[in-house]
Amino acid sequence: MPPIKSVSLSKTPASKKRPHHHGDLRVALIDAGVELVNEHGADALSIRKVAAKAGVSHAAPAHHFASLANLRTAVIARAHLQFASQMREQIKLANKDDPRAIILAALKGYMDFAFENPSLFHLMFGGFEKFDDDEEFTRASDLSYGVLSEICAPLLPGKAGEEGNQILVWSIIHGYVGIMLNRNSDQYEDADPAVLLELIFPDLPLRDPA
Amino acid sequence: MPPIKSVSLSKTPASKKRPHHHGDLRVALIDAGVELVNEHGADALSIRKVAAKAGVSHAAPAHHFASLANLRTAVIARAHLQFASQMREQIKLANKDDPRAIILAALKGYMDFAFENPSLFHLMFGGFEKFDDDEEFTRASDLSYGVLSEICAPLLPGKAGEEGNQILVWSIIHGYVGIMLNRNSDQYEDADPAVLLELIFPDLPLRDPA
DNA sequence: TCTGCGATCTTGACACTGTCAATTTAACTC
DNA sequence: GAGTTAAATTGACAGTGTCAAGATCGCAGA
Repeated sequence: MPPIKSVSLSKTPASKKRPHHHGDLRVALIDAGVELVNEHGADALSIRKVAAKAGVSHAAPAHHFASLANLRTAVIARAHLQFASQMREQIKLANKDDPRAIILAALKGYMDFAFENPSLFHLMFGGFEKFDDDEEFTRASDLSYGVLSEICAPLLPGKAGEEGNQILVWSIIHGYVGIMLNRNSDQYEDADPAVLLELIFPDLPLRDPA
Repeated sequence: MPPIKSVSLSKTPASKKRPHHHGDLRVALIDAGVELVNEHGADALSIRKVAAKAGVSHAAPAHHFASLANLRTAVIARAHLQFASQMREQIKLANKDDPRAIILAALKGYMDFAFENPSLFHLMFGGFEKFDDDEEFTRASDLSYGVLSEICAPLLPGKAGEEGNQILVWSIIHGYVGIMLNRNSDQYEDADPAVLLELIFPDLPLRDPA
């Protein structure tokens, strides 16, 4: 009995194409890439391995990613989605009327992501070649930096202006996490963004809620 | 006329060995590695390329570095030497009696190194596999962190203790530089550690010089 | 001086990588 | 249903890390 020829249901949104025998190779490859990085480190990301993991030939990815660097960029973009969403989840748990609690919540989401996905984190911020002109990447990373500017909005602009606050908050958490990840000690549990932030902003200088 | 047989001057410090026809292959390989990273990025570091650059066969490095990761570690160790020395040079230029100036000088050395050697910087802190048990690496990176604890020593221990101050200062500069390097914009010149530090420590809480 | 001998380097091979070209296959349009 | 295009395959190439075997140098002991 020959396989039912899928009958071209054509109920798929016209923009989507279902090529060959694979459902959505591009996202499958990115999925495989994220897994690879998480399990075996950033160096383990390879075109041939994601192809094998997705069950296609070694040259199949070429049609979706022009080069290994492009694949990296796509994986990083995906990571940014999870990164931003993890921060937003923590923010949801916080008291909406307490800007200080919101900042701390976001930083907790930041640290959780970094400590739970150190390899992905390194891939994102470890200096690999990225394509800033890539639309997908830009959109994804903008989500992350959007969280930052949002939580910093209630802060009173300091000597360095609004952007100064953002850089300051981002620097401190980014640098702290980088240090903690770099000493490959395993006691991440002492990491507490609240303590850290209290050191920077003994009392957070909030805007007048007018 | 046969080549003069080098006469075994034996004036070299007895601990040094001059094998085969190459003077000091190990350091030559590290030199080549630093060059490669500086010129073509962290990914360009390869055993065969450093071998070629040093004029030896592709398998020669194996006797000095058990694996590529070991070569990386050695290059990173070398980078730490330069890193620490660049900070110390700036410190020398500062007023010895002004702890605040000393901190700012060190941070200037930090930023100078990072912006002048972004690829090396990424290699050092970008999450590549390192061998912390490597004696050479430990000694070199201790030099860097030694500078940090030294410049932070005059600081009054805060809520998080002495180590808290070190982590705080290190985080802020580390994170800030990481951000600046990550946005591949080329205007690093607005980066000013003095402004940054002033944001963190409006007035540096120094110990009583008793 | 000669003879080992051990460290160092070379040659050759292997599996693996990214990337390209040519080919086959599937899916969609007319 | 035929033809066209996108997608995936096969095959090849240069380059990589790493291992095994052999060659070569420099030095210690006779």
